[in-house]
Amino acid sequence: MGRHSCCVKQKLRKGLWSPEEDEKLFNHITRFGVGCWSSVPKLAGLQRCGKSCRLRWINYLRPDLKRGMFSQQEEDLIISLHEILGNRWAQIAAQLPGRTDNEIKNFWNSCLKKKLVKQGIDPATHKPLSTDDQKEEESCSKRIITTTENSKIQIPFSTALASSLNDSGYYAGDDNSNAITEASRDIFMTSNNNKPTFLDPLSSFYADFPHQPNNYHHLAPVTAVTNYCGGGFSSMPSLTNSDQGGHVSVTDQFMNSNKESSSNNSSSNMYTSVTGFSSSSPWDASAENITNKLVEPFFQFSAIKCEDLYKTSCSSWEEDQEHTHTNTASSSIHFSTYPLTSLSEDLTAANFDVFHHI
DNA sequence: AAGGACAGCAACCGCCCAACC
DNA sequence: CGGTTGGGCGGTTGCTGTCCT
Repeated sequence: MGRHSCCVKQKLRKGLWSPEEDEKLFNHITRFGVGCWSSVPKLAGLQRCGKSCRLRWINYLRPDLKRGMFSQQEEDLIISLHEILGNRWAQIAAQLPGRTDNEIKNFWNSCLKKKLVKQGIDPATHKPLSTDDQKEEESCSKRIITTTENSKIQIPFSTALASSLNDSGYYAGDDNSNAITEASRDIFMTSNNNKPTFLDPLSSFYADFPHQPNNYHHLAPVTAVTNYCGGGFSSMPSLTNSDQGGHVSVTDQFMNSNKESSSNNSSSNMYTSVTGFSSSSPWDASAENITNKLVEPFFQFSAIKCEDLYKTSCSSWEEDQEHTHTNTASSSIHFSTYPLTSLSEDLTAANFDVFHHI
């Protein structure tokens, strides 16, 4: 037998929360903030255990929760993240602002799993269920990868990444479109002495890019960059297609974001801060964090549409050659994403902290 | 209209781990 | 250094609403 439930031990209320209970908890947290959950029930006048209160707050009462259906973008992101992270719902939820791990878990179990099965994809491995399905899946994957309409394409990150990796998680040239594998996931997960220090692999990493077509290089996460990026991704241009068009610099991107939210004073304030940060190279700004980890300080954003939740940046080796001040002979390709909501009208203090703390 | 099947979702359970004593 | 406690997380349960027969 496991440990007794705290609710059973203390004969506390269980089950659905009443509106009165919600109100008590909400008022208490908004007034005093989140502190010691075990003391919340007593202080808020609730016959609940602390755990129950915490859960209710996190999954339902929190004001920053996003309600309603999952967008296609979110759906793609969840699938991509699940492919790499597995059932690590909390980590997946961390990439979807306003969504809870419970919500995503339920969505996965009730909808996405079935959807993938319908598409002939094993939801556990994200690999085709049969050889017939595999052919279809591969053609679908290639179709997505080669779509480059004005850089507004919606490519699941893992799909794009998968196109560049072989089963060992190494770059394998354009002729390989295997799904991302356990091996490549392990590379992310165990990059630091087999410790789960993998913070935010999808936000930013770089891959040593082969000078020669058959020259395989290891893919390594750049965890430090996550301090800067702090978000997930949902779209990404083809890694092999240099004709993405519409490139804008980081600064331009911030400028554009600000223009779109110029009616919001707080956003303008944020913009001022962000501009100060971004006016020089963002990598310079966080150089002390990444000096030894990131090879090149420059990258370009190919993202255009500001209403998208996330944007992904990708610079090709050629672009780096042209623009960077790299002092290393190594050529590398950078993939990076950032939460665009941080730069638009959805900007919040919490999001801003991501930038501010660099 | 009734009730059985099913889906979606809120909430609980139990384990793990870090912090604290 | 071992025990205790609180918080976090993934798995699971069970309630409720909807659909179907």
